[in-house]
Amino acid sequence: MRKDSRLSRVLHILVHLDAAEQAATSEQMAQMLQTNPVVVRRTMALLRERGYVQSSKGHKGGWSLAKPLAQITLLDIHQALGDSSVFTIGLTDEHTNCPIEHAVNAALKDVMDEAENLMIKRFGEITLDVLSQQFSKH
Amino acid sequence: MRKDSRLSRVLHILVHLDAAEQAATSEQMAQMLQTNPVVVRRTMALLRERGYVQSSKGHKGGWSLAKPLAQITLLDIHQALGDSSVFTIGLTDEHTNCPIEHAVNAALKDVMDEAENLMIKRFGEITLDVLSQQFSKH
DNA sequence: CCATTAAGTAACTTTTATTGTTACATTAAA
DNA sequence: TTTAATGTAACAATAAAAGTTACTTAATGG
Repeated sequence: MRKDSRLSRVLHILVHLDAAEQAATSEQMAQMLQTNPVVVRRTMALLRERGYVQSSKGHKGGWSLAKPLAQITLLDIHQALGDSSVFTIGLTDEHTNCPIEHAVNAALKDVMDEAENLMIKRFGEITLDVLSQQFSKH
Repeated sequence: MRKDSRLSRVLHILVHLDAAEQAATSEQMAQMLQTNPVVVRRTMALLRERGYVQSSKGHKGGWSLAKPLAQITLLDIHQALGDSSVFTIGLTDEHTNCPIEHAVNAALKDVMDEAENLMIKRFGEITLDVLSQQFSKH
């Protein structure tokens, strides 16, 4: 199943940004992630909308943090990237009048909701400065 | 993100099979799921390998349960379909020597593992006869 | 004030795994 | 021996993310 690696990638960028002295360009980040500047802008734009980063155009322009890492959680970034479900398991709703399908989907949904809620809770407990400190230890 | 709806679909089939008097053909199941008989065979073959269903060729052939629903859990079926990760969130491992990437991925992996373990635990607790009873109530 | 450097963005292409399809072989029952 | 079913290989269609191109806008420095 295809994976969405935007969360992992953008977190990587944010921790680097924190360590950087000046704004980083999309071009630089793209090289770091072995991708394309436009892809970087697309993803970073979602974080800017929520006020986690800021961008400036022109000479000496680029991206920088708009908030300290200690004030951003994994959940914040996860949500900024869009709220599509985190599971590869999909429910079918082809026959909305089939009671068996209802029972099956209800059972699966219960479990998935519980697991997603746990994940969201944990993500909300982890701020990005912790990640930064973790790597500094080495 | 693309969803894998095989679990939901195949559970639907299994509960129907339990209620059925005789073997059901791939063709019939395909119509039920609005899909193709070959797709049905592909998925059902994975369950047969684990001994949850059996198939017979020729006249009056088709698929039937090889075990009572009470002896099959959601987890059994989930695992029979393959053990690919249940999350749409992917980790990048482009720079295996970047300590920041390591810290980011470790944090994400911890949380995802915890959530997946919870899901697996719950799936293991639910047998398919429960789904069958649930729908019979209505 | 103009050249350069950067982001913003729309439109399009590529990629890749699932899903769907076709075609044919095999098997079993009537 | 015909018919109805699965088994399976090979190929096509689909869809979403990721990548790319091309152009616009904006800000800085000389």
